[in-house]
Amino acid sequence: MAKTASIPETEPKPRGRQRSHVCESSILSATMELLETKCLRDVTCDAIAQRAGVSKATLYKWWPNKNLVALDAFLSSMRRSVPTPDTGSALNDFTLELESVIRFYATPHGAMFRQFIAEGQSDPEFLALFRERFLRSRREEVRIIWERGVARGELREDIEVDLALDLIFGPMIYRHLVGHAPLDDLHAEALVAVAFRGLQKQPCPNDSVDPRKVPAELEPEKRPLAG
Amino acid sequence: MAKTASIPETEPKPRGRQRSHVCESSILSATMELLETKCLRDVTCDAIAQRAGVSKATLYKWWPNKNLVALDAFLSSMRRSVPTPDTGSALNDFTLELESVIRFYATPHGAMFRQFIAEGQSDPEFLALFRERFLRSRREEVRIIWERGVARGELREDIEVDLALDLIFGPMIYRHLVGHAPLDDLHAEALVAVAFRGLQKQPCPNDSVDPRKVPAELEPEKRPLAG
Amino acid sequence: MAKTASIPETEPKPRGRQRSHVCESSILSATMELLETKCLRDVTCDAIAQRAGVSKATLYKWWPNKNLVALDAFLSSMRRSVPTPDTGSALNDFTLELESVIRFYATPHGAMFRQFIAEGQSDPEFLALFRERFLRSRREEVRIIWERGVARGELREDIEVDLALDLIFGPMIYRHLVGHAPLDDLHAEALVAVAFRGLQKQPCPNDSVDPRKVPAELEPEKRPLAG
Amino acid sequence: MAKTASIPETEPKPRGRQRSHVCESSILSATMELLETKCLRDVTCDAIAQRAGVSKATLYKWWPNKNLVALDAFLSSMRRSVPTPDTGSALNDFTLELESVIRFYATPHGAMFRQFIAEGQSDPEFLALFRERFLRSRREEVRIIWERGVARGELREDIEVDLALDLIFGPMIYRHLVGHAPLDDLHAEALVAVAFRGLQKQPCPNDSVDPRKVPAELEPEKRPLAG
DNA sequence: AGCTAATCGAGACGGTACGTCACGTCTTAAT
DNA sequence: ATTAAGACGTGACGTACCGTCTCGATTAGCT
Repeated sequence: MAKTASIPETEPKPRGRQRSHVCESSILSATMELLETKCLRDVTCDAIAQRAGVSKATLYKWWPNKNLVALDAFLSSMRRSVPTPDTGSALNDFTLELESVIRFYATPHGAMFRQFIAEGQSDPEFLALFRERFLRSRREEVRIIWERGVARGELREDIEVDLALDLIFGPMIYRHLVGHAPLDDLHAEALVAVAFRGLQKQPCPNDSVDPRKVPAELEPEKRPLAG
Repeated sequence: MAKTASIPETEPKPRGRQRSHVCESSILSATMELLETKCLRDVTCDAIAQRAGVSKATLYKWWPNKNLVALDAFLSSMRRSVPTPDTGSALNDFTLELESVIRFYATPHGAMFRQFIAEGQSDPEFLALFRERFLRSRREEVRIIWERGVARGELREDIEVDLALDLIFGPMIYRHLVGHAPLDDLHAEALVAVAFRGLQKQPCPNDSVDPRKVPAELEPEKRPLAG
Repeated sequence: MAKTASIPETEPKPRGRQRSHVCESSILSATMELLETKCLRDVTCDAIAQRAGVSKATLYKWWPNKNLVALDAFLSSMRRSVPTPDTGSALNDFTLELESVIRFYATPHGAMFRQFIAEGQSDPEFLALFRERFLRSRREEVRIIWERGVARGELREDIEVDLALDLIFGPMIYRHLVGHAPLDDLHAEALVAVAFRGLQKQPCPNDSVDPRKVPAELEPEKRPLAG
Repeated sequence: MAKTASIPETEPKPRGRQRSHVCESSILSATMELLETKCLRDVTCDAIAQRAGVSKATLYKWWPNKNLVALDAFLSSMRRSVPTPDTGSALNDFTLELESVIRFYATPHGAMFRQFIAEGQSDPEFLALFRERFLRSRREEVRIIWERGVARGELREDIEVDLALDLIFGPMIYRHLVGHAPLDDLHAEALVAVAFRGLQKQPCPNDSVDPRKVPAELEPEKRPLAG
């Protein structure tokens, strides 16, 4: 677990030498600089410490490992909150937002995002932290777009927000992680457009519930495959 | 780059001692066994070799690193092809397929899938190989569902297949990689249902409406954020 | 090249954790212990490190290879200087000294001596170091015997010291390296006795000059052979 | 233990394919060629086999290890026996012989000689073989010089031959192995001269230096490896 | 002013895995 | 039966990064 990475200033100062702010910020910026060049996997704690002009012990004193250093560096360099678009149209807002996401992925920050997910696959605790500290707030913001749309009657209110958001952002992120198909503004538009047909209030005329005759469920021994 | 991992049997046998099938398969199965216990990151080549009763040199002779060993192990233990569902309804087929994917993710194979993507984030060459050797054939199969749907007139023919597939599977995979929301058959159904409203032929009446007054494009210096 | 193998103690201490004396000495003594059992060729760095309870990295940090570890171990366990004999007679002194050498060769140290020379045949740099760090000081000491003898008028002053020393010690060492003839105190005495007839001042009465008729120089294409 | 390295031709031919002479000689010459470049330690069996265009198995079929291959290569390329000098004077003969030895050490063969001794330090069996197969015959030849000298009354008959030979050749070889002092014809002369004062029947009062023309000194760069 | 913590730099250390190399054995098909 | 080709197990190599630790040196609040 990460200790307090941000320096609290309120409490009664403890005895002794105070924690150096210079120290913290130079570690964070050294980390960001290194991550411009190499991927998180290839950035070593030694390198961070050396570049920051800081001893490794200091680094380990405040962070348990380099992933969390990187996460803090990521967060602190993303502080400036971006206003979620509010054009009066949810379709519009999401399209703009999705284009933002795509542009984001082209930045070093985008690469970090992917690598956080990657690291998370072998460190669930870190993944949880990543979700809490970064993803949650992001989703809160786009959730607002959704809710405005619902309030305006543009969007179906019978759909879970999480499902809706995943439907909109999931394909992009999947594509970015795996790289099996191109990503640009055109694709963003197309994707939102199609997704919205499912999310918008105006129902398709014959959206009659499927009369599907479910065949005997897939025999269990048949090995399921990934999409 | 991986050398020939599978042993070809057709050509005129080369001089000298033949490559040992025992050797290869014991490496692969040792790898699978280890991956039941620990994640790919934590499985070492030493451990694989030892467990397989094989020398490390032999392992390195045929695979450049453990990721590719794991990929081969993964592939060879997935050989049994699963018939893609064909119920006569694309909606049905995709729902079934998606449920399969979800069940797949709960297996060790699913975990491997995620870790391949994770490893791919710091090894693009490997990611490419993963796409070619595994993902492509999977997508070919589900593409058939799509095309059948289009042929039957159930699905819009003006939508890129890749986009459609990502719309259906992307959200699931994203969710599984990040773990921010639950995954079960119910969600699968809901997801396909919603996605299908966008993909089906019968368009929503006023899908054409796009009165969006795009506000001045997001100022470029505003940092785009992830969804 | 070996870095400083001995730990200097005088200067102002450098920053940071100090080099561990325990570490160094346990490496050296582990090395000596292993060399009691097996020859230098068969002692591995892994074994030294393990026996010393030290990480291999630490070993490699201070020594470039096992030969230099062994040399240091050898030197530090030979620290006790052996008093060069001083009986008033050079003949006597050298005889005593030679017997010492022979006895020395029967010890593990003697075996190490031979193996240093052996290793030196494929590593000239190491051989040079061996000469500088060990042999030189040894020869300085016996050189004193020689010079005392010259001063006393017992020995010819027109003979190069190095030649004299090699005449006295070379045969022994050759014999020990190759093992073609026995070595004991008797042989030591005989050898010094004979050698001394050539080195002593008092010439034998009739030193009839050789009337040798030099044959034409050896035809160059005739291959010269070893003795 | 080395099997028969030389091919016997007398017996009734065994069944099957006959041993290839080409094979043997190409191994030997490949070995010699490689030893011109690198020291015995650094010549690998793989390299010998590859250069000889021969399989490693063939090599190991006839020799137990590369040292013995090298020894055979050495011997077979030294076949041409050199007539021991016979000038009528033992002093002269030994001086000539010693000069030969020194020249020999400057050749690749000389380097091999040293490396055989080096290898012998960790492989006593090999050392023994080296003594038997090479050294012994060499010593037999110089022993003849000694015995002629004794017969002629030039040399003391109360001295063990081995001791005499070691007194003459030991210093040179020691010097060559360790490289602590220079070696040239002048030193050879001086050394024999001094040694002879101890070995001759009537020791000579004035060691007048002989006026022989010293053969052009061997170019220094021809001295391979240590020493 | 001195005392007492806490922090910081430097960097040594044990541990573990890496990927490579040479050895000597073994297997196979061809000669 | 011998050969060329070459796969294989063994085991050491020297390197790299991890996270811990031990040193003084520095700094600041507290006595």
